Amino acid sequence: MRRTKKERQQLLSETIVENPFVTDEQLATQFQVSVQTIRLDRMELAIPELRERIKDVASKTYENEVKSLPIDEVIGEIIDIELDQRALSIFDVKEEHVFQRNGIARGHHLFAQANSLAVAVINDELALTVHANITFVQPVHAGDRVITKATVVERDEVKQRTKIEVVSTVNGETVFAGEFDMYRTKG
Amino acid sequence: MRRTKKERQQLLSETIVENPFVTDEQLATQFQVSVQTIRLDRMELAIPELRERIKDVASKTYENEVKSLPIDEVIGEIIDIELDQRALSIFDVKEEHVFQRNGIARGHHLFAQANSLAVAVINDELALTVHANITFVQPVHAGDRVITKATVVERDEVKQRTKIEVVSTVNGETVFAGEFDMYRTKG
DNA sequence: TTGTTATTAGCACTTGGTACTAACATCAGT
DNA sequence: ACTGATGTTAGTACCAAGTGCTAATAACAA
Repeated sequence: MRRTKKERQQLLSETIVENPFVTDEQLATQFQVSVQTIRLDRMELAIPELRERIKDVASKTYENEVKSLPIDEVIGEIIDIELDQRALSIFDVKEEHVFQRNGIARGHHLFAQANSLAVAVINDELALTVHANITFVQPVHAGDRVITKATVVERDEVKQRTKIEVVSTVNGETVFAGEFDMYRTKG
Repeated sequence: MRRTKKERQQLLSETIVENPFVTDEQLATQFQVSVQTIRLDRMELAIPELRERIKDVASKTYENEVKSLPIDEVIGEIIDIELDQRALSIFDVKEEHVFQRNGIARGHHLFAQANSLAVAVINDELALTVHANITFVQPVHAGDRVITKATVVERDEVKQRTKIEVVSTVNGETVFAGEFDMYRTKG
């Protein structure tokens, strides 16, 4: 045995999770065992055959097509909202959001969270950012949990504008602040 | 013939686009023709077999998983740059960048392009956005090609600040403008 | 030595096809 | 009515990537 059965099965699981498009034959070559052994392994691990795996991936896309887009509309997770008044969202900064060089979050992610919260708080189908004045007060790092609060401070129904103040904090400290001028269709 | 060949093939295309998981046999039943006819139809229409269709759907998910997460790396393609002076980038707005509801590009994508260009133009390892004053002049839609120009307008070596003006245009018309205040380590 | 577990081999069968050949059916034009 | 083009159906051999099953062999431990 090149490896123990357990080891092989562990690696097998990982390999298939990583790349569901791999055939039993490819796996057999990779692990230097027979195709039959791979099949037995899949049985024991209750891993479906290639075609089923691919179908699963594909059908999940089809489900997600309806679900993931609306979720995507907001950067960060909204945890509280009172339309036309205030809203609160959380955004966990991960490795993929920071500059590799210095580990500091890229500005546009903080902006994205703030901006989408500003859009979300407005009780209207159409809300667009017209103007924004923003300040990056302190650098944010991977692992930080950014809590962002948007507050509607002014509403001009004639001009169809709404002014929103947004403040983002990490551990109570302000890291980002901005004033957003939003346009809306319904006054 | 229940329908003409053309009609059937038209419906066939639509059916498969709508539900790529349908087999030739199901299609044959649905259109009251033989499986062979369906196969010939697929040939003429260059529609791949079920398994290939499913694989396509599945692999697109896998591509997207890599593509959709990086709202991070370089937003837009930098086509010209003179460090500490000016830079130019192009960003093609696609379906995934706009609000489903109204087809207008979400503000943070335009901001992201402008912001990363501002970061890129600075000849320094560490460049951070401190403050930004931005205006979304006109809505941008899917299919638009946004050309963004960043120009360094002021540099304070003592305060380690650099002021950059950014203007984004679509077909020569300004759609976004901003002033970015950047911090840098090397004066 | 015997028993257990692990591995390999081989065969028949399945799905959803491809590739190819051949037989018909239908209708249009002359 | 005959010919030809087009459309449809049938049938065969073959393929990939399996399942399900039986049987042989290897490795090791008690």
